[in-house]
Amino acid sequence: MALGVREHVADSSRIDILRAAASCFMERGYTATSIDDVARRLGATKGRIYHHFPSKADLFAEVFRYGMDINFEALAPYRGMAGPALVRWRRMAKAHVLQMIDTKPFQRAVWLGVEMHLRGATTPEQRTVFNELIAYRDRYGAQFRETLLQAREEGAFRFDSPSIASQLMFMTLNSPIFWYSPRTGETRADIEAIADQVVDYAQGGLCKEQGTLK
Amino acid sequence: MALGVREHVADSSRIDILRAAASCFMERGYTATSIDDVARRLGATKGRIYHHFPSKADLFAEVFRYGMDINFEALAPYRGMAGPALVRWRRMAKAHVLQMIDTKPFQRAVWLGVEMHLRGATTPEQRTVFNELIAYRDRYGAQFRETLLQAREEGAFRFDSPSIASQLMFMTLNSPIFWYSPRTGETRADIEAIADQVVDYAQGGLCKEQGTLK
DNA sequence: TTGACAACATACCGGGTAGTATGTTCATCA
DNA sequence: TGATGAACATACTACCCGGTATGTTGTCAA
Repeated sequence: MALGVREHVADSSRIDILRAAASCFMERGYTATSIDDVARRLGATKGRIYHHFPSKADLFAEVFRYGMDINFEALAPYRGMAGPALVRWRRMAKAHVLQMIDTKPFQRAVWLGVEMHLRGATTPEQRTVFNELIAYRDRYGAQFRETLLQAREEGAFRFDSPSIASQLMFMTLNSPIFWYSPRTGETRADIEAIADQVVDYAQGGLCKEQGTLK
Repeated sequence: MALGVREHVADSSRIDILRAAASCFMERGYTATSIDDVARRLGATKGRIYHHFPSKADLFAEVFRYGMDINFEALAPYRGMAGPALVRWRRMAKAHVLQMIDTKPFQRAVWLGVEMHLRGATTPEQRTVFNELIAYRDRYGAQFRETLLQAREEGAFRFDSPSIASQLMFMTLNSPIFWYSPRTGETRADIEAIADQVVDYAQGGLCKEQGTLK
């Protein structure tokens, strides 16, 4: 506690690095991003980064972890929420979409991390760290899948394969990280309207009724 | 014509390189893929690749172009198709999804190319080549958007922002390039069933009617 | 005041990679 | 049949990047 100020300064510096790294990873991908790139964005040099993170892979992992941390926080208010599953699902979905918009660089990094893990582009040691992060991410996804199945039982959703439905749903809810970019003079209400459109689309897709047109 | 055989052999070798390159780009991304990686996958050396393509960027561009070429071919049967726009849309959408599944490596490369272009990760000279390819891809997307708007006029679809609707639709229809992978013993009918689920989801999302639940 | 340490910056090294320059082989054609 | 060039393989270079080893500076506790 006596060193509270010092620690706070150090933590702030760490988070600045994470933010810069997330933006770089978003703009150029993992491999194409050099440590010097991240340092340059900070107006600093490699020394600063390697003082806080042992390696590039570790830096990336921390960006991933931070991104998932704030995702869990955004979803926390709806854990164990009473009432119809569909209502809870809508609240969760909108919170998720807004999160994608508000913290795009970190969410792109999470996406990158999942991709890298799927194609096994990691060394055996990094593998254990990655496995933990992927498990972390799966726990997050499980909250949605659970609500999804519950809503189906309550008759609000009707889909065949839960796994495909889940993939399509996440694809929709995550998609703003690829196509959203802020407009000049955009208000918070505008952003919420976009989020609502995304959630509506997903909801419509999850209670398909047609399919009779061959 | 006298050299038809020779040309055919050369073309075949070229396409083999394109296929290997597409797979490598899919598995490791653009930057992390080395020319030696592609050569190794072919059981060859760099010489073979640089004999057919002047640079790594050009190789990638040709993979992109080939991917779009076969996309246009897959959609050709439905150009100017008569009848309701919704029916045409469903045919086009299903053809697109099947194409994503059948030629995944090339489609992932196209995705990569669009991402690279969006973040301007190209040299000025490559820029003109890329601009052409992106325009090529936009022409492809325009076929869908046109049908989309027509279907809305006919009352089959109802969405607010055409641009967001288009983004969400393509996100859905493209998504198999990220999550689909062939199962052992999978029949063509199984694949078509998956494609139908994807198309149904997109259709449901495009004619949302709810949204009254806040 | 002083030593000690955190928080960086600077200088450097080794491995990997895009691209090139130069063989080598084999089919084709005059 | 000999020459020519396509279709590669081999050998090499220059450069970039991850990582390390070593300064330098400001701050805080004693």
